[in-house]
Amino acid sequence: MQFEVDAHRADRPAGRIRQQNEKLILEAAEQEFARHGFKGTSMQQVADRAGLPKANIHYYFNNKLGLYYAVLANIIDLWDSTFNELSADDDPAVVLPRYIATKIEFSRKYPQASRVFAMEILSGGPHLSQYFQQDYRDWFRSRAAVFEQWIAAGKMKAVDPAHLIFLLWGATQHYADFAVQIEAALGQQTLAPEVFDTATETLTEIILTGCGIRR
Amino acid sequence: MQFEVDAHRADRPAGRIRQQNEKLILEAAEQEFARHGFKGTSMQQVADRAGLPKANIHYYFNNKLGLYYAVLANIIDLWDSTFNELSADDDPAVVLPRYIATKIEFSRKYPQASRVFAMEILSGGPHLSQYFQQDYRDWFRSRAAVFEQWIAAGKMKAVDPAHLIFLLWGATQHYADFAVQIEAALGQQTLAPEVFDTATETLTEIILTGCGIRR
DNA sequence: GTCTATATGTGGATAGAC
DNA sequence: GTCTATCCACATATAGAC
Repeated sequence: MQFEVDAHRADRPAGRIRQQNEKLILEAAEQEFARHGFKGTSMQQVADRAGLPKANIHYYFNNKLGLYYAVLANIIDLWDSTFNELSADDDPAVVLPRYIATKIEFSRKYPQASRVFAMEILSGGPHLSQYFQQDYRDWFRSRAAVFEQWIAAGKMKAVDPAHLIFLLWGATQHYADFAVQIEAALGQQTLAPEVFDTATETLTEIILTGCGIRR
Repeated sequence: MQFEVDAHRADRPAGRIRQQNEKLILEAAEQEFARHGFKGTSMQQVADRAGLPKANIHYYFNNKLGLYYAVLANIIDLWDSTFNELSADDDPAVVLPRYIATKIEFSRKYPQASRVFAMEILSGGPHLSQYFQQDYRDWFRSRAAVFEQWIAAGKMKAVDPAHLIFLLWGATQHYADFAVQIEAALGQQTLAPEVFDTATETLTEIILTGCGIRR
């Protein structure tokens, strides 16, 4: 799962100042893109948040699309790393709880990243077309195959692997993407750490029991 | 759970032509807001999709915000109706599968509505502040109380009710909001009806077993 | 009720002084 | 490398003819 993007970034030597400013801009851009999506975000907003003149954003990233791709690439890198760790040799009773905990931890630590990705998908994923290629389907099938082997080995009940994966994704990312609604429901201004802990416990309990891994 | 909005809509008599055009505009607006969010959507796009001149949109809905509130209000009406049907007297083994099926059916029939709501939440919910008031928290607690009574009555295992609700929401809405990713993973251009059927079965099986309602 | 024309602001992007 | 000034396209919104 690669996501080529450097073509859109300005091609200049990478000095100290450059690295520092790029980081500043990328963080500001992630915030803005998470709230307003690609079309809804203005370069001026990004510049204001980064504390730099608008022209500097264009100096470091050729254009708005280049900036957006750079933000997306960071997120995808972050994403793919975890899910590839599951293997058929593992015991699902050990690695599934770990996976759920990791995903919830992502929602806690990088909510903005999760939201940028969610916004892009909601928009129809026009900037992820090369990411969602045949390769992606193959990758997904190989991940689903792990669950099939666990089922064949009697390590878990025969549930549809694809939909189990969607359940894992949907339930965990919900804590980042819908944080505002959860905050309103629980009457908290920002989600307390315990919320994420209880979420992990509850999800783990229900899913592992539901898949016949625990009883 | 009320969501007052008529103040933002143009206040004129409701003739036949008006009703027809308003419906046309609201449907077009829902499509556009679902893809680009509030800030990212232009009145021109809405007008083009509705097949009307831009000025007519302003004639029927005073301004962009009024149009957006009208779209949001439709969605919220649709939303609240289902979840209120769960009651402590019911048998969760009967009504929970029905609730899951209804929510998945919503994702199938009204994906755009789900996405407009998701976009709004991702944006920080600035236009739902009056909806996410104290009332909302009280409403949520009363819904969670139903699960607590089921637990007290020995009808299900003691899982955290709030997080069970978030699981139900997150897992079901995922099929509308992340349809593009699911399509890519399954190698389908648009999700086949069987996908939603299998989703319902799999979710029902895992969650009911996970909650000790089935074994 | 409908639609053209337009007023006024903000969008992305760049030229060019420093 | 940095930032002001500016170009031009497009945004929301409205005036006013029909």
